[in-house]
Amino acid sequence: MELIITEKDNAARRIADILSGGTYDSSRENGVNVYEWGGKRCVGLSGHVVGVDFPSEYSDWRDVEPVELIDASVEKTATKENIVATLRLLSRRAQRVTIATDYDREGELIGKEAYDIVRNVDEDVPIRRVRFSSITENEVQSAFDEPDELDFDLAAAGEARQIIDLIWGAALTRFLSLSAGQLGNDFISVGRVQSPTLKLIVDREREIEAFDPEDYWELFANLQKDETSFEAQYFYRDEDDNEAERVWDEATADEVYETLADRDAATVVDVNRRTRTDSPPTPFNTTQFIRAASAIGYSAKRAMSIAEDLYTAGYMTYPRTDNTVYPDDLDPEELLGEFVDHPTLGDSAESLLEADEIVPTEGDEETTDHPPIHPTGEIPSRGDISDDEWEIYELVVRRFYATVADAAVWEHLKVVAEVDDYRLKSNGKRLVEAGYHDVYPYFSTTENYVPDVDEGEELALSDVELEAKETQPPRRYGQSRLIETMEDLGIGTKSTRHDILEKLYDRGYVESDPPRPTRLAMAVVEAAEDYADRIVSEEMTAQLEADMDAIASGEATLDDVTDDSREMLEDIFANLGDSRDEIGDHLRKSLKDDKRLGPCPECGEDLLVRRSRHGSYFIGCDGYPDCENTLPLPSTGKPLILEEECEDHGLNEVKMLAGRQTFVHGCPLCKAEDAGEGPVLGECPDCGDEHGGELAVKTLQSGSRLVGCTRYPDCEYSLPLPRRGDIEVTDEHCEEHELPEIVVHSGDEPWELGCPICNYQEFQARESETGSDLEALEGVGAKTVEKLADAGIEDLDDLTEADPDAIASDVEGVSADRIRSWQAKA
DNA sequence: GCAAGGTC
Repeated sequence: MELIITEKDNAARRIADILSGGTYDSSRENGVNVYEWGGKRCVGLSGHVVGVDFPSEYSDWRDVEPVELIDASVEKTATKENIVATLRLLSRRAQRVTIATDYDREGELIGKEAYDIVRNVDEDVPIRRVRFSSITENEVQSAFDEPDELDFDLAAAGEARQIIDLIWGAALTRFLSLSAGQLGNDFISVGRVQSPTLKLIVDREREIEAFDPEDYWELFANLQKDETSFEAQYFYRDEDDNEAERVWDEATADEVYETLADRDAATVVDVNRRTRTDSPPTPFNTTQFIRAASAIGYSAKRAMSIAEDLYTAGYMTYPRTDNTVYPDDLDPEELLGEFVDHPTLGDSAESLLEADEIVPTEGDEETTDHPPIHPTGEIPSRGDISDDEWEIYELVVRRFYATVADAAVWEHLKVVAEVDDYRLKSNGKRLVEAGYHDVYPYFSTTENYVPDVDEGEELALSDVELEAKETQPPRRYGQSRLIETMEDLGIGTKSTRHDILEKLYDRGYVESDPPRPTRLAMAVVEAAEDYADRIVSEEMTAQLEADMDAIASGEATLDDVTDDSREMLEDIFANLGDSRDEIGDHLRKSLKDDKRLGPCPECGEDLLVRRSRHGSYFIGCDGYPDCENTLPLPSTGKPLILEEECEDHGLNEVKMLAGRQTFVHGCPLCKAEDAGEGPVLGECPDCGDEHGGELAVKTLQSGSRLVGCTRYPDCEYSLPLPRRGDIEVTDEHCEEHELPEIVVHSGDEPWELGCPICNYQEFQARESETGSDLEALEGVGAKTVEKLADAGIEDLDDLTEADPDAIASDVEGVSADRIRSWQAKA
């Protein structure tokens, strides 16, 4: 029996399909899929199934000096025990083992991990390695026809990275955490990738804080030919003979303004017309995909999570790739053909197929790991996936369209007109050939109309305006810009960059979007800059990459590289020794700064955002236990302290971050003072008859509102009200419940909530209509739930127990892969 | 309870 090992289940199944010609059987072993046919078995790992760590005697942070970790041994332990067990079991029965992990450095290391597990069971079984860059019939067949050996040097390069990352990360993380007394969940982390990324954000914030705005002026005017007028802007030649629009001196600006405003015509002195080719974009790699998704409103994390689902379901290729060159065996015409006749994606495909020749664009990066992200040709039905998933799917399809579409052509028209020595310019642009924009509507194609004019022509001049402006500080990095910058600097990988950003949020280093650093983040970066500059610089990765190349080519060994690295860290700890308290004090102070709202009205100490033992947030006084003053916070979301201060109390306002339900809570002290009963609406349906209770609009101390009985707590009848907006009680009454109708004013459109009882009943009805817990799964809509129910799958339990292939054949439009992905999530 | 890298 031959055992074939891949990096992931998906790859295992596709390879089994190719090599068996579709005749494989699948079974499960310890919860791991095994594909079997004609004397062969294929099993997929789940990336790394073993990980590096220190021996257990090093695990108590307080018992071990961080510096001791530098020379501690590093062990490998199984992290996916069921997979390791399955691998052991299958290798016992194997006469030959073939490692078919991804074709990149990390894939080689993952292959080496599998190799070690197999070797442990059987010292003699032949183990070989196959390499292919995409799982297609041709590539896989020829890889298996010409098997190779595992590259132990390349795997060792990856191992060196693991060891160095662990030692540096763990030793410095523990040092900072211990110095500030931050143990448990709130430890203070540093690492080779997260810290340089954090420094990018912190450096930008420093620029913003240090920014000193400068005044300047810009001048605009209208030019007119016949009936058409168009805007022109004043410009001059600066000392480098470049065109400049900003005037830095007010007297000059006034002088230009006076002259222009005084005149009613300008003479055309230059007309420049040129056409520009606007080439179609290159295929999606992970970073460019995240960037495009972010332009249509998806966070990096959300975009990747949706892409992962679409990949698992078989609708698009692997979402983690650096490659921007389609492989030779991608046939664009065939793939376009799959979309012909599709109700919304078909027209574009058909128009593209009309071209004489189809040549896809290529990016600069051609790698061996995976193809660029593109649709597979299996098309989801619109009702099978959520709106968000469809939007991302369509983006991927249309990007593929764009890469095989024609270039667009723009016509630019620049007109320069003169008034005395002053010049005005106007830039027009017109899209002459839409080209790829027709199939890829995500880029702006805004035109700017400037009429045809001739040199020497007189144009009417009017509406001269002088605008006083000031220079703006640089903008914060957005998430996708950060990921691009990380890629440019060579830090992190396609699979980890977005996770690293999430990590910065989790650690309390950044808040909000675009990410803004906390005082803690500033202090961590400062401490690292002072004592361990290497960990916050991208140089560490650059050096590591060079060292890994040396190991891979046999010029250095794993021990050479890790020993050097250990020595460097020893030096850092030697310098760090005496400064522990100083660093700790600074970190602690910054942590407090991040939680401070302002002075306590009762004792003058600081009011801080705190967390109760149950995990809920509240505001407490730093003077506790002497001062027991507290204020409540709403129960949904994570508090973010805003820069705005309340005029009455001098406290910072608070915003509650809760994804789409994020809202500004305001000053917690004002909220507490506003607490109490508002207008009475009518009789309480529960106790009105018997005890005379009445319903009133109430505001709780936490700021949330409801309609409740005036006899609370004797009567607990209550109805929900929205968190945001001003509540207006109208004169209209509900006939059934005799309560006034309510209108909520927030944003542009007032919301007519109506009678609070009717509103609540409608809400409950909606809840029960779509009551199946299957809907909790991402990408499962009401329609799919219905279809599944017809096939006898009514809830999550039914789903997990069912056979994916059987459901797939029963339920139209649901693939076995998607069911497997749901099962995994359930 | 440390990192970063795979993958789910």
